Amino acid sequence: MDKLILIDGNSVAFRAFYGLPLLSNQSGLHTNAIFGYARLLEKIITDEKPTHFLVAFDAGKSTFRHKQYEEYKGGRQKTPPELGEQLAPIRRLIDVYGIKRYELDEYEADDIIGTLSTKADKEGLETIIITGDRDLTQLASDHTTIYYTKKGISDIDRYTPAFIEELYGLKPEQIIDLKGLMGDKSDNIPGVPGIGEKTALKLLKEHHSVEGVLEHLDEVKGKKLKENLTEYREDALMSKDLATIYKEVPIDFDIGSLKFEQDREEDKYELFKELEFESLLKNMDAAETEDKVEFEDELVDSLEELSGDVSFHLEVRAENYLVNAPVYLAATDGTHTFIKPLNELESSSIEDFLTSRNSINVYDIKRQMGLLRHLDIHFKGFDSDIMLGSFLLDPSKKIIDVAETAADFAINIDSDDYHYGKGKKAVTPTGAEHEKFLNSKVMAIHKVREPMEEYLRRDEMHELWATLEIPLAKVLADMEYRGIKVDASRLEEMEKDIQKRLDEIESTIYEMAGESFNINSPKQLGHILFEKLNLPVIKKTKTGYSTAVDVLEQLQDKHEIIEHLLHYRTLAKLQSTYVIGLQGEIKEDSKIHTRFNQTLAQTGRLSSVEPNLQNIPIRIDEGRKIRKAFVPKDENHVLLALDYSQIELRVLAHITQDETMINAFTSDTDIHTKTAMEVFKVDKEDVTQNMRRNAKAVNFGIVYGISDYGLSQNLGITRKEAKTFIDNYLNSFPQVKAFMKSIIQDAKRDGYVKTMLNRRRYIPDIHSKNFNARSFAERTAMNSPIQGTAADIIKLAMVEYDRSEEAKKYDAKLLLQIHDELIFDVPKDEVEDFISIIRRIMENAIELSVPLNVDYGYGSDWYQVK
DNA sequence: GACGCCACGC
DNA sequence: GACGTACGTGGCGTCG
Repeated sequence: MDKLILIDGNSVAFRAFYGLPLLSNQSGLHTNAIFGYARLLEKIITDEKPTHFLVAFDAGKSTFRHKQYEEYKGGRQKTPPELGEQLAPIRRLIDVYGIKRYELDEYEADDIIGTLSTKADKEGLETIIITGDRDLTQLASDHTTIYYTKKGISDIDRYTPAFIEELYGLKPEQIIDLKGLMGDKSDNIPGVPGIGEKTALKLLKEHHSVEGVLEHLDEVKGKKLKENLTEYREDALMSKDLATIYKEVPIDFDIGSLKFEQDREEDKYELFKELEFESLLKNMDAAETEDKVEFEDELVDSLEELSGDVSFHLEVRAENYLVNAPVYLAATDGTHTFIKPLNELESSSIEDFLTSRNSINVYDIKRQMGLLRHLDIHFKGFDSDIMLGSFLLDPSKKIIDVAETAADFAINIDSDDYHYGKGKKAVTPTGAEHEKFLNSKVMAIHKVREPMEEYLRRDEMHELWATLEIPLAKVLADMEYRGIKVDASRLEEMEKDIQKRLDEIESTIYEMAGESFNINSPKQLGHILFEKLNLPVIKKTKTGYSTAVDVLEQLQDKHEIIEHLLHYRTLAKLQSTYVIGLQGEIKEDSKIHTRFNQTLAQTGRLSSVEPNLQNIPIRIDEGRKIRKAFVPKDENHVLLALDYSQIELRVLAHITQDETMINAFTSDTDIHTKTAMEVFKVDKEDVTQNMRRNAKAVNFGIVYGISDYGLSQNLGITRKEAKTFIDNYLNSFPQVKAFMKSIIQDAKRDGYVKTMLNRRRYIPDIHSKNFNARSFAERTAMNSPIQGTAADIIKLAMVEYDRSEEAKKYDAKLLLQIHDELIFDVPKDEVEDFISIIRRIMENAIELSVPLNVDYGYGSDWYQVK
């Protein structure tokens, strides 16, 4: 879960200053506050592991509160010069820690923090506010804790709502009432004379707020107290107002931009040196050296000196291994390691090495196979892949590089980003340092294998790893390398045609708008629609007016410009993403070679990049025509597409053993009609088109785990109606309802849910107190086993197809996988025979309580496949 | 370069 | 009753 730290910059500086004796460095700069600050930051970073971080400062002298009350913060003692000179270095310190800073004229740090913590609360982040000012405790909530630094800086009280309740018997939001009554000397807030903490708490216990107390003055005991409250009622109200943190500061950034990354270690080191922070420098040195493992392998001059099980690694910095050749080879058996630039090696020696090994472990088989192809080596013998293992152990962990995976096994090596640099700092390392890096990398790959396999066994996923994901990686490697042929001339033609139409629509739109503007800019379009043409605002986004399709559709009868905009949108998307985008992806061989990501989608699905061939248009004919550009290898071949019919719902029927649903699939009734019959309690003949449409949407919702809100959006109905649909659905399929309940229980008990093949997905938010986070977690728990099992099944089919001797008799080639669909290139004269083979493989990939049904179509291009 | 909006598929 | 609501990739505009 994301964790946001907000520091009240000034108050913490004060605390640090007064908490430590005066120190200074050789050049005479006082450093005690800076040092205290640094220690606090160190502690927070280690203990809390924040993902987002901000230090807010008070800006100038005047704030909106001074306008309300001139004496605000009056009488406050001046900042001592010994502290004043440390404020600028503190800002530098914050910068080198990679922490964002912010201040805004007219507002205090409190208000910035209040605005952000409220925002963070809504977005479901956990927030910690660090301050030396008790005022901020009013911000405590279920997700926001205030760390109040008492004397010095290491002594911290943690203000949660429960702590405040215990301390004062108040809710966090009543802190301002407390201040209203008792005032605050340090901020020169008057309060009511004669009222201190005790009296204020007593009054608030009975009347809850300043206003409550003032309304019930007659019930207040004590003559003087009553008099003072009457006389100073305005002061009380104003004091409360002054103490109230303003939560709507016009902040011009998102919490996302506060992402915390310690990426300035060198600058930090320099600053510590300058400030003479010896202990912190030592810490940094220690982190640098002690953490990094020293491997005790020995470099050898020949691959043949390696014996037993080995780990193998081809290195190239570039992401796309299909177009970039490897530059270095590293291989190890754990004691002997071989490292060489590839230009000093013969392909044949590498191939000999690979084919003579019993067991070869790598990080990312598919990538290694792709890189080997540059050396004309087609080797399929890898039998261990720690990247795939890491993904299975926890799919939510981002797969970044070897260092990231190895760190989970207490092996710390330099990350790729660190070694190669990022962005402008990118370097091309060579020589001994680079070889040392590669040595650590291949050793880390090697060392991780054994413990990882143990974890996989412990979690019952070793089989999934060894017999599904690893073989699949090899199938995918072949598909990526093979590519799919694209007829560029068809795209060029479409481009001209669409451009002409776009130009026409564009002039029409400009004419109707009365001016020209960038239609692709939601900002400019919003201005035209909602300010110039005064159309009603349906929806707003964080940054302005929403101009999304559903909004435009609602405006359709309000102005004729809308239909042109909608058409423009459709065509512009086709043109930029597909017609032009795809042309740029065609390689020398007239093919497009997508890459599949096997370790990204949480459910176990694949994804596809550069380009994404899993989202080529199909629903609208205009877009579907893009598919005409995808063609078989020659005129004697066809493209064949086979897709599982309703695979997720069949999986659901199997997992839940719901009789009604099993019957529907066994008797081959249309499942949406059947669902409508059950949900609306009507006979088959009486199912209207609308009923079926609604039933289909509910089924869709079940499969994708959408909420009642999502369903209401899909169907254009109210959330309440959507909820009724879902409730009726669950009552019609009682075993499904029971499953949904029990899977949530499973998730709570185990912390994860799993697919039929034991693929896990951890659901930490299932325990969240945040309704949103928890609801989402529950839907994830319900949906992941279904979608994940469907993903497992098609993967099984792909691996089974790859193994099938019978299928090998045909010259059919697997080209693409699109979640529930496989696309092949097949010789025309083999297609019917091949279909019967591949259908059997797909339909029998797994045995369920309902049949798996595979539909198919083939044609002379992808568009003709229907 | 990062982020937001929008749109495409399953 | 509020909350902000399937996943993924990519193009474009905007801002720094």
